[in-house]
Amino acid sequence: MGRSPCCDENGLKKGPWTPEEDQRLIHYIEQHGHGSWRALPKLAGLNRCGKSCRLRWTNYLRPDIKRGKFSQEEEQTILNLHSILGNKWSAIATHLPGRTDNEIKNFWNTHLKKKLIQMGFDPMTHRPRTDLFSSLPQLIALANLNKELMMMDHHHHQQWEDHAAVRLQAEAVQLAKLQYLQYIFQTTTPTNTTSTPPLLNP
DNA sequence: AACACGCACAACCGCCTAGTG
DNA sequence: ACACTAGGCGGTTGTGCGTGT
Repeated sequence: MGRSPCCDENGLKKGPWTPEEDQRLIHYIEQHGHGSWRALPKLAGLNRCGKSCRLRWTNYLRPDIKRGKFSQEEEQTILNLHSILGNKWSAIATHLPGRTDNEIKNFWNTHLKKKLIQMGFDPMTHRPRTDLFSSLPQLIALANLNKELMMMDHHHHQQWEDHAAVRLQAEAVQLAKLQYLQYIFQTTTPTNTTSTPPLLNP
């Protein structure tokens, strides 16, 4: 329960990393591996706390990190997984090779969250808004999610053993179906031309 | 050209949890 | 069983950059 004392130590550098610090960290880890993060800064000659080193390495310096814009597929995956897992960024990141939880979290907060709000989603609960038109894109997304998860079951079956997640998924799909049917029956004149739901797959 | 504003993202903070003695 | 620690995670903040006025 105790707080890691490394962050409380005074005299350790904070803020942006310099190229020289990056080089030191990369060089050390390439030579020795990271081992104990707490011990690493001293061994590598860095005036940083271990936590800072770990973060810098895992979020930025790691050689297998994929940088650049998120693809449509990645965006779709994030949306779908978030609707099931919520803000479990590290869990979501395991499905996106080369992407870090921090990167996904940032992408969500700066892009996807706004996008969902615009489309009539509540980004936190993934519940549709009360008015049906604004919720339609979400219903379609949920139906989509069902499709995607069915595919995932083939490829990543072992990753979906969490029964709660599976149950949530089933419930979400049920809800989507019910509400979508409700929409179909209640609507006579489809007038919502403001936006084409980007989540709609062919 | 100068300033204000908003956005994107790197980095930090503090809490939680698994592991160990 | 308990105390303690390191590492991991999610939320939040700070900063640099681009764009609009």
